[in-house]
Amino acid sequence: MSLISVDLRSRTPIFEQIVSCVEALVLRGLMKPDEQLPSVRSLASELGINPNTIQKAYAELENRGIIYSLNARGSFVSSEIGELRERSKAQLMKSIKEQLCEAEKLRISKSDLEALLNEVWGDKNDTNS
Amino acid sequence: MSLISVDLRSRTPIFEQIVSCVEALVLRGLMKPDEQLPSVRSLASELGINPNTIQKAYAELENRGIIYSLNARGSFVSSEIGELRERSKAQLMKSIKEQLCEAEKLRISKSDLEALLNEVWGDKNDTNS
DNA sequence: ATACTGTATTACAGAGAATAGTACAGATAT
DNA sequence: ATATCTGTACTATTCTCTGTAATACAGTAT
Repeated sequence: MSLISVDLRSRTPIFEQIVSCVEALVLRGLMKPDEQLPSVRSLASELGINPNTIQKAYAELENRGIIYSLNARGSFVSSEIGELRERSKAQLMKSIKEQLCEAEKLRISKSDLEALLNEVWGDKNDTNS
Repeated sequence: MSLISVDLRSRTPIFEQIVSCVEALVLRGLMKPDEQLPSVRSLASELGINPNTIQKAYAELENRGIIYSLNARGSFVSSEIGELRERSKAQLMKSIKEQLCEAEKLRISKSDLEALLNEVWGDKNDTNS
């Protein structure tokens, strides 16, 4: 059984869900570089959807540099994902900043956000930087 | 000229942009309770789009309790927005929390987020709570 | 050889968004 | 009262996107 799942009742397109799902798995390190992905047909039958939808998702993932496909071999996680991870971190930081700006405009208190921060990170010390 | 604007080249539906835009204006307090909104037809001609699109957006806004419409009178910002603001605050907090969880999974350091927090709130003291 | 891989192509159906046009009823200003 | 503005309702049409369907081709592994 694969880690990839979709919600067929969601309004967001299936192929887009697959792209986001695989992207998250790769960026979080839950799928290792050069690890093989399920084939177009097997994943399609497993999820109960059309192979063309999987193909569309894989094509998009390859276009984003997250996976690479070898003809008649299969599809694999990119060998180099360090750069990709850095880029996605930057994008996430930008997105969070926008939401924080929105929060500030709604007059949410700074201490509320600090509490949220502590809640997510728990009591873990900051081992970075 | 109204505060409402849309990006016709965006992939997100025009009516949805209008809903989000008005919602933000109201929740941020940039439009006061009982303030009159531009009429369906005037806003349509101003933005260069079809009146039906505006009507669709206004109907959705009324459905959300953000505005109310009086037949032959016009559309107005809801008189009571306190409850709405609290609800939207809670939703934003939930959304931020999800993104913070994602950031934690990508191993973004806690101090980076704290820096972002200070950047947005500046040196302002927390006057709330 | 057989079965599996990715890839390409064409056609079709359905949903959603947006436009276009028209019409009705109520309120307002003159 | 007349003209004009308001919201509302309805139908039809066009366009795009999504997803399905049915093939077909070429390369790899066993």
